[in-house]
Parts: sequence; C-alpha cells; structure tokens
Amino acid sequence: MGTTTGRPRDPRIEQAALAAVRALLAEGGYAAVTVAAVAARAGTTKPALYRRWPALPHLVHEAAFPGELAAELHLGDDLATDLAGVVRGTRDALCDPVAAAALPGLLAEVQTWPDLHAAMIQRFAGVFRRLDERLRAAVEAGEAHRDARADDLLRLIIGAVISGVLLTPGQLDDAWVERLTATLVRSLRP
Amino acid sequence: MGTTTGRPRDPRIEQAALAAVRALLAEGGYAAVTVAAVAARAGTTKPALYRRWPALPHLVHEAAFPGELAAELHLGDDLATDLAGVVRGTRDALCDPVAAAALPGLLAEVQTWPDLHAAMIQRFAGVFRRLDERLRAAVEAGEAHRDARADDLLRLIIGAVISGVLLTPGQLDDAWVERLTATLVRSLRP
Amino acid sequence: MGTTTGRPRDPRIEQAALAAVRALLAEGGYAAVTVAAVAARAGTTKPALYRRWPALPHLVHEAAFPGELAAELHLGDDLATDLAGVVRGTRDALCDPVAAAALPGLLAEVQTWPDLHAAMIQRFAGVFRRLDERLRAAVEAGEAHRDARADDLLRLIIGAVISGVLLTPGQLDDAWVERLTATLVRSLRP
Amino acid sequence: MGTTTGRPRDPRIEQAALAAVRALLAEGGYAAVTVAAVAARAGTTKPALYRRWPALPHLVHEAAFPGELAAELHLGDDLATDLAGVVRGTRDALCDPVAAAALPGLLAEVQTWPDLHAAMIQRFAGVFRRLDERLRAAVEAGEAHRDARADDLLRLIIGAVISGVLLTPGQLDDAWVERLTATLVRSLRP
DNA sequence: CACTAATCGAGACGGTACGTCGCGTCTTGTG
DNA sequence: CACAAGACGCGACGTACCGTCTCGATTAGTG
Repeated sequence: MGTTTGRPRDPRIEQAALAAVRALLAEGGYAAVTVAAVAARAGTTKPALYRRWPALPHLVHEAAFPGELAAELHLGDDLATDLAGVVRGTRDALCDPVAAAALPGLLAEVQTWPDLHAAMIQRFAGVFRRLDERLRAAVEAGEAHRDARADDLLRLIIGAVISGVLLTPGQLDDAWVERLTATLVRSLRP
Repeated sequence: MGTTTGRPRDPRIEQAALAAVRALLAEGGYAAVTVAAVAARAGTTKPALYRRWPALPHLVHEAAFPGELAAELHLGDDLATDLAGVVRGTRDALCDPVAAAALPGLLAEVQTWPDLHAAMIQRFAGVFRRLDERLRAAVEAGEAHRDARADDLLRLIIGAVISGVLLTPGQLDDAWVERLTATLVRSLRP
Repeated sequence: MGTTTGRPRDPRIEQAALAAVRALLAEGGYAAVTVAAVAARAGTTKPALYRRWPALPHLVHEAAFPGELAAELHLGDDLATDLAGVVRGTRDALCDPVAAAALPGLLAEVQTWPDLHAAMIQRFAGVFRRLDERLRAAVEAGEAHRDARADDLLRLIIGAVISGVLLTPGQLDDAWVERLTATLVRSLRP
Repeated sequence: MGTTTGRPRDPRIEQAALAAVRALLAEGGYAAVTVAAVAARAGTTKPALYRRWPALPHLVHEAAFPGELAAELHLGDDLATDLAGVVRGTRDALCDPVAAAALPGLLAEVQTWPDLHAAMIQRFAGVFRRLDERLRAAVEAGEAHRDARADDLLRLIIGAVISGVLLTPGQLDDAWVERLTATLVRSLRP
C-alpha cells in the first residue's frame, strides 16, 4: 500500500538533480555542491531534493557513483591480466574527475550518515564476488597460494587507489597500474 | 623585528586548545569540533585560536597528528619483522580513536586547504625515508627484488589502513597486520 | 448542467471541518489552524477541503462566524436598552474564544483575499439594517438628533469591540458594556 | 558589563533595514515583507536582522511605528478642538500608507509574539496620559461629565480608526473626523 | 444496465519563507 | 602586542506550510 498513491514524482527532476551535481562537482569540487545550488541548476527547489534523498551526501553519492563498479569488468584471462583489469577499473572509477571530487567529502560524511557506508561498500559487492570466484579458481589451478583472500586483496587495491586519489592525485597512471598489478601477482604466488 | 614586541602569547592556550579538540573528537566526532566549542572548552576565545592556526582543520590536524608517525619506529631486524613494525605503527597511529575521528574530515578539507595536504604527507616523510633506506638494504641483501619501490610500498600500507579505517573499521586487528605483512613480504621476494 | 451529476459531496465532511477548525482555534489559536491539521482532525484530506473553500481563511471565517451576528438581536425597547443589546451582542460575538482567536488572523488575511472582506462585513449587514431603522425611529421620536448615522454608530461599536479584543482582551466586561452604551446614548441626545 | 564588549553594530544596517521594510510595505503590502527581501533590499543578510530583532513582526513594528504617536499632539484649546486633534492625529498615524499596510499583520502577530502587544500599546501611552489630564481638566471646568474616562475615550477613537482602516479604508476623511469629534463631544457633555 | 462525472481517501508535488548554525573576521576595552 | 568578549557579514542548512495534482476506488444520477 502507499506505493502507488499520491502524485507521482516528476522523473525529470531526479535526472536534472544528478546532472546538476555532476556539473557542480566538475566545476567547483565538493564545496560547490550546495543544496541550493543543485536546486537552482536543476531548475527545482530544495524540498524537492529532500523528498528524494535524505541528505545532500546521498544525492552526491548517487550522482558520482551511479551503479556497480564491476559493470564492465571482464575476467577470465590469466590471473595477471584479470588483476590488471580490476586495478585499472577501480582506478578509472575513482579517478574520474567527478568521482574524485566527490570521494573525500563522501568519505567524511560517512561518519554522519551511517547508511551511506553500506551504500558505498555495496558498490564493490559485485567486484568482490567475482574476484572471490576468480581467486578460488586461481588457487585450484595453483596460480595462487591457499591463504589468499579476496577481501584482503580488494581492500589492498581500493586502499591504494583511494590513498592515491586523496594524497597523491595524478600519479596513478598506467605505469602505476602495471606496477601494482605486478606486486599483487607476486604476493599471490604460491 | 616585532618578534619580541608586545604581550607574549599565553602558552597554556595552545595546549588547552589541542586538548579540547582531542576531547571533542573523542566525544562527538569531527562534527562536534566547532571553533566556538573548542574555544569554550579551552577557556579562551575564537580570535586566540585564529592567531595560532589559519583555520579549524589545521588545528584539528595538529591535535590529531601531533608529530612524526615514525617516532617510535624500530627497524633493523629481518625484513618481515621490520615491515610488520611499519604496518603496525601505521595502523596504531590511524586507528587511534582521536585520529580515526579526525581523519575523514581532514582528508575532505584537503580540497579546501591545500597547505594541509603538505602537512599531512609530511607526517609520513620520516617513515618513508627510513623505509626507503631499509628497502635498499634489502635489495642489496637479496631479500627483495630490484624493482621494489618504497613509495609504492608505503602507499600500499597507508592505503590499506586508510581504507580500513574509513570503510571497515574494527577489522584491522593483529591478524590483519600479520596477513598484510606476509602479503607484502611475498610481493617483495626476488 | 452538471450540477447533479457525479458523486455527491459527503455532507459530514463540511461539518467535521468546521468543528475541527473551532477545536484547533480554541486549543492553539490561529497558528494551530493548518490545512493539514484541519484535514487530519476532520478525518478527511486537504483536497476535500479545497473543494469546499477557496483557501484556508475562508474556512476559518465560516467556522468562527457561521452566520449573521444579528441572529438573536432584539430591538424595540427604549433606545438605551436597544443599544445595550447591540453592544452586548457584538461583544459576545467577537469575544467568544473561538472568534477572538480567529479575528486577528482573518483581518490580516483580508489583504490577501479581498473576497473575505465582503464576507466579513456582510455579517454585520443585518445588524446595520435594523440599527438603521431603529435610529430613524429614534430621530422621529425625538430620542436622537437628526445628524445621527447608523454607519458611524455601528462602526464605533465594532471598532470599540475589535480594539478591545485585539489590544485589551478581558476588559470588555458587563460594566464596559454599560459604560459604552451610556456614552453612545449621550452622544445621540438631540 | 557586556554592553560595550564585542564588535559594535554597524548603525547603517539598522536604518537600512527599517527603510527597506517601509519601502516593501508601501510597494507590496505586508505579504511582501519577507526577511530575505528585507535583507536583500537593505544590503545585508538574515542573521544580521535576527540579531537586532527577535522576529520579523518586531522589525515591522519599529519600521511602521517608529515612536510615540503623540509626538506632535497639541492640547490646550477648547475641548472640541483638542479632541479633533487627537482624532486627526490617530487617523493620520494609522492611515499612513506604510502604517496601514503593516497594521493588520502586526495585530495578527500579537497572538504569536506577546511582547509585541506591550510594544504596540506603549505607542499610545503618551496620548493616553495627556488625554487623561486634559479630560480631568475638562471635568473640573464643567465641560465634561464626571464619569468620563480617558481609557474608554481613547479606546473608542482607536477602535474607530482601526476598524475603519481594516474594514472601510478610504472613508476616514476629514468629514469623518469632524463627525466623530462631534459625537465624542456630545457624549462627554455633562 | 452500462455510462458519465464528480467525490472520496491518500499522499506526494512544486514552491516560498522561515529561523538557525557555523565559519572566519573585526572592533572594542583591558592588561 | 595579546587577551576576553562578542557582534559582524556571509553562506548554507533542514523544516513547515501553502495550495495543487495524480492516482485508483466509490457513488450516485443519466441515457
């Protein structure tokens, strides 16, 4: 009940708000993403935004990380190639200008909005599942030692990218991807 | 000129302010650290704080990360033991309740206050220098392969800890330290 | 056409809404009379109210001043007694707790809703007509001077009551009624 | 203590705010007097206004009724002339476009802000005092009967003007002043 | 007996204005 | 000079209420 009652929401507002957030993030960074600014840019008002998202960080999160990070992830080659794909995909997702601008603010707001925490790590759920399967196969095939854990591995990749984005932006080039991949492959050797 | 003129600053205010920030961080997190709250708790006023720090994040930074992270770092045993010390030291520094409460907010404010960036990575300068030396020695001794780089290694450690603090707090126990250390040692093998 | 088609209005809603407004006025004053509150208290919804009244003030007006003020007015005794009746009736109508709570807000909304103006002064039309007749008779009978005008007289009474309600509530007791009546009688003497 | 500490208020803001309110009242009536609109027009911000007045009605009150209403009241001629002065002065004060626009809204807000009540009736304190004295003298001189009361008299005048402003604006011309004065004089005859 | 048309509930809609909080700065008078 | 005290200008926040709209389900009279 209740799901179909009431006036339906104007679907254009949601899209306009998400686009406005992305534009503001790209232009002025997280500090420029104000509720009033988003509303003005989206051609709507603040209450309309608060009806759709509990707070600004939720809207920013949805704008900067619209879906699963593993969307285009391809696994199935040899382990090194697959790991390079995960590293590169994570790097690309978090180093995207919009995402990079949003990330520090979002990570800070996690303290205030616990539900954001679940939403953010959920973005990695698909990657984790597929990486976990791949790693099991690698263990079976003798490509990786038996103590290897996908959660540790993914945390290592994500941590490297996040700390790179936050502290040393611009250094996460393709050479870095290769170096990190090589390091991970070495660490997995039986 | 002018350094000795006029009324000298009350040295107690600086300490009281830093202690107030730590208390507020521990009690209410980053959101509770308000300039007015710090001033009130420290028994002083806002202008006295702004005379000492350019802005609130700088004060929080100094309160949460008072000095070099490598202060008590001991290196000189075998590589695995030394790496475990670095991992554990980094983990202990960033998982401290006060530091953990301050970290996300500070990382977000880096966007606004660029000088904070330099100040934060400076905290790791000592660790990096000593780790760099230790790694060179390891390479010479045949304990590590020749492409090993201290910056990549440290970024890996810091990233793992930061992402752990931000995303999966409470999971960075001693077993995790051992697992990460083992992984790093493996990745460094020639 | 169309007047009898369609589902007929539920007559209970109108009464429930008026009663809800009166209850809210008595309990929380004009500020408590919210469309949503009225709808909830009346067991109905906002659109049902807006189908019956163009805006909230109109509903409040009808709830607080349901009909002619002269409903129970008796004229026909000597002039002093008749004037006392008018004064007392006006006082009773406007000093009623519900009416007194509604009056200031309604007077303010007159600026926004011009049709309210006509509706409000219409409440005095019957009084005016009968007072006008009575005054003419008094002039004929030599009880009042020839320049006496019913509109000035009624405006004087209404004004005294309104300013009393708005500015000095609680002072319009029976002694005040007698004093005002005596004053008016004196002012009408030939 | 405390009265002289802190940064002194910019006196221009207070004047600019009052002028802005008067301009907005004259142009768009009470509904146009928005805190944001006043702030914008005065070249300041909302918090600066809330620092000076507890709420918008207080600011409107001060803007529309800056001081004593009896400022220019001259008494001392014969009773009819003096009463005419009071009636005309009250009429002029409340029929001024700015005051007339503010009055209904202010009277309504009295319910919400009790302190406004005292402030508003205070505006009549000087008139009341001087009218009281004048009426006593009139009683002594045999110009007025012994039961005449200044409070009743003033309430009658104020009420007539207020109800005129609220309900029949535009009819309070000079002829009305003469008629009301004559009525009052008659009602005071011994 | 189907059709038409207005009402019902429920509740979200777009929008205006509100009053508050925190920032970093400034202006005093006192030591 | 620094101090306490506190107001300053400013930007942003999240909420309350307005009057409207959409929806599916009723509920009569009409054809």
